[in-house]
Amino acid sequence: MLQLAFFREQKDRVVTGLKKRNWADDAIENTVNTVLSLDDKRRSTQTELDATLAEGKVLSKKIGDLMKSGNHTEGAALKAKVAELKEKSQTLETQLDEAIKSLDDLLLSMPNLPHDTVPFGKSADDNEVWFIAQDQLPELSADALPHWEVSHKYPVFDLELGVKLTGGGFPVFRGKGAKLVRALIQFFLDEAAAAGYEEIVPPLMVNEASARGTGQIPDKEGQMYYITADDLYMIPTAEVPVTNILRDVILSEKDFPIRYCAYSQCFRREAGSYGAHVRGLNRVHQFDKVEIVQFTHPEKSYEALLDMVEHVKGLMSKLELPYRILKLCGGDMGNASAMTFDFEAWSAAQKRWLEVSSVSNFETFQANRMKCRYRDANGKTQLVHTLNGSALALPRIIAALLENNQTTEGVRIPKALIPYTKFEILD
RNA sequence: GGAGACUUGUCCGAGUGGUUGAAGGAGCACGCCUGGAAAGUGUGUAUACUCCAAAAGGGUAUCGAGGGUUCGAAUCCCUCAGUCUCCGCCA
Repeated sequence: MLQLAFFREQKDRVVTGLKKRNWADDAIENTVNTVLSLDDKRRSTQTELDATLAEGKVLSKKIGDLMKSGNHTEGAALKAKVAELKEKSQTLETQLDEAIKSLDDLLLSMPNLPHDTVPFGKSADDNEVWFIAQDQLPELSADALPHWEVSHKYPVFDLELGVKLTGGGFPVFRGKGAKLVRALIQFFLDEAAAAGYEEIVPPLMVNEASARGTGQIPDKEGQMYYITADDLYMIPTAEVPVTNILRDVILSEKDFPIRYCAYSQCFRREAGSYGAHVRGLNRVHQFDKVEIVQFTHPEKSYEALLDMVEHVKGLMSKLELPYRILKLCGGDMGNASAMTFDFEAWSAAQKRWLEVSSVSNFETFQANRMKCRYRDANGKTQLVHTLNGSALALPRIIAALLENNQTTEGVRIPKALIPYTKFEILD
């Protein structure tokens, strides 16, 4: 959620940011003006309400004194006056609540402002290719199989079985495929631990406050599985529970940096997805992911972002996967992000780039929703910056491994993973 | 799931209708004391919104959450959530 102070003190920044989000000029002007006028309304109402309540408090005390000294006539007269004030304050309170609600709704529905260096653009086509790991992409022979066919040849995952047990998009990993899943998780967690991230095992369901804190609600409500009986959401990523660990917490500067990592299964409804791009493991409803999360001092967050990007680069190269990094344009970034780098692995048989990681700096956007703050040198509370990244999401990594590493004997396991899989060839 | 007890500030803990944002203690911060430390001692120690150009200083709200009764609620009533104990069920 954008800070109100931005609208009051840095209006230009808001306007530029929303332009980068491809908002129309008149929509921007409209929204900014609405925010400012709602804020004015809120403040003036608050002032009037406070004064009314203060007057009532003084009179109530007086009534008490009068009653004690036996002066019931005057006391009764004052009661009538207080009743009047009460009616007035109730009206004002309703108005105040309405103003706050409208303001909150508006602010909650607004995206974060992209960083100055984020490129303008409308869609994924406008993303900037920021880094390419290899000059040459690997060429497979003409009869190379897409991963879902590799998985028919060797037992890795079974989608039909998932349909039987649950429905489409719930793969069942088995045999060496299941071991590969477990190996990747273990490998990613070990790497994160070595980089100084504290490991968390989070709940897989969260309450509404948590979903709101990281920005899933109200923006991406339809993306989450929702348990109506208990009013809980299945997490779409460990980011949600892990970031909310510090919801409503005031840190001190010496607590920085805070690094958490977590393995979790992730649940996404992916409503409306269809076609060849969702075949096999390209897009599923339940998948495994190791997430890294950082809370930083506002001045250090971009340093931390690059640090996280380096961490993910290390994972990709240890997995020996060809990849590139995109710096997302304003039109393709998630609502909550101020800057996002997407990692894409080359899937050689599909001849496609598959997104395997997204590393973002949210600046104060999530912290403002969550009220995650720190006390600065002057003792003032300030919002922290939050960041997170996938390190990494498994299904597309497995897809790329199956396709890129297929041989006549089976699928070659990258060297760094062998200690975890305890086999060199998946066959 | 059933029955009961409970939920106050960083923590412990007082407080059953009227200057209670909240006694007392601990912790923490700064100072005094000390050769240094401990002990002792002094001061300070919530958050949000708001008024003021700003500072200083005001105001309002907050005693699990929300609502109600009352001139006035941490204190009374209702709803919800959570914690603990016993019973039931269970990996």
